[in-house]
Amino acid sequence: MELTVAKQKFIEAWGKLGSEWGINRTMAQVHALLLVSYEALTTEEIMKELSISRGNANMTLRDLIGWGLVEKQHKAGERKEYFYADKDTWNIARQVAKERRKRELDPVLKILDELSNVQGDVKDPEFNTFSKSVKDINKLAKNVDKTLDTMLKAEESWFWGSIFKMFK
Amino acid sequence: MELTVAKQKFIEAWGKLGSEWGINRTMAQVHALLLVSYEALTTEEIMKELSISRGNANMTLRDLIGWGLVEKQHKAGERKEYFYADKDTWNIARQVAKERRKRELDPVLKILDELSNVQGDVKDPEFNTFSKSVKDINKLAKNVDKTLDTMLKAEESWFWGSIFKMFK
DNA sequence: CTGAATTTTCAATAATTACTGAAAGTTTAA
DNA sequence: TTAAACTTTCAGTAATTATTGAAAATTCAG
Repeated sequence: MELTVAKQKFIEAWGKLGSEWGINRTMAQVHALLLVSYEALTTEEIMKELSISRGNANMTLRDLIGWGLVEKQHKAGERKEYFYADKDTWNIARQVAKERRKRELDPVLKILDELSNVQGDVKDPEFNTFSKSVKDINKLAKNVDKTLDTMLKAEESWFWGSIFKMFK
Repeated sequence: MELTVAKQKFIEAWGKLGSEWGINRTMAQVHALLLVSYEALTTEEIMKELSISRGNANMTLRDLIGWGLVEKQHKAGERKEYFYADKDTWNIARQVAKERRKRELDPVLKILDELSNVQGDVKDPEFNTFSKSVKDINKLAKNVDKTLDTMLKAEESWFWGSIFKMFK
């Protein structure tokens, strides 16, 4: 397979995976493109490579920067901005986990905590079912939260080392 | 807070979380409704509770059954079908992990394996960047895959027990 | 300053995804 | 059988989400 074709396949696959996990397809594709690019790219180059508009490229890049996955670079004597993606997959995974936890898990945990404290008639099976489900999900969500916390603080080798011990 | 209001909040929160993670909002809401219902519900009841159409309810329920999260029940002497959700959060988590792995992670792993084997000019930094990124992501994805595998086989207590050892 | 290069914004539009509702299909009690 | 009860399907439509492109804003070399 030729490098150009391979890159395209990678960009396509990454875009698809992203869209299945609630990440805008274009954003995932721009990220993928930068991941496999040795040099930082200009907006112009990204637009051309992925056939997207200037506006789209600009907003997508801003989002990627907001997610901590991409950074701007400036080259001496040039007006144009260049964009470069962190290539360390462990950093990428942590960054994504961190952002999604903040944006999505935290708000849900807050609501679950509230709902865990709803009082009601312990003789009412409807109340008991509600109460138990909410408390169980809350517990699970908190476990996930703690695990993410460990992951965010961990060195890659230490984290996966710990995971692997589970297999023995 | 009243039980009815609390249920609504729960359904809303679960629906939002689902939609942020690539699961159709209605599907997540129907699941949430069944999770907090003591008794199995009919299509009619679900339609009314969530203000959705018969067609939508029917397709959503079929999907939930396909995900292994809901099952049909029949009551003696009744024509209607009743729907009941497994309330065990560990089962739910495993079921979701299992399905998403099969539907999304596996296909990507297949592509990454292919792309990991792309040959090229080791003097070309573009090729090297591509190759390294793909291989690194492949490695990460495989780690995730193995972890999911363990999780799928695990008893809840054993799994979280192992996770918690990471903290000490 | 000036104005060309570049980036940003956002209303309009396109593309995608989800939902409805009525018709067709199926099941079962009598 | 028959027909009422119930379920399924899917073309049409609605709602949501993503993208464009051109105008406005910004930047900076001269």
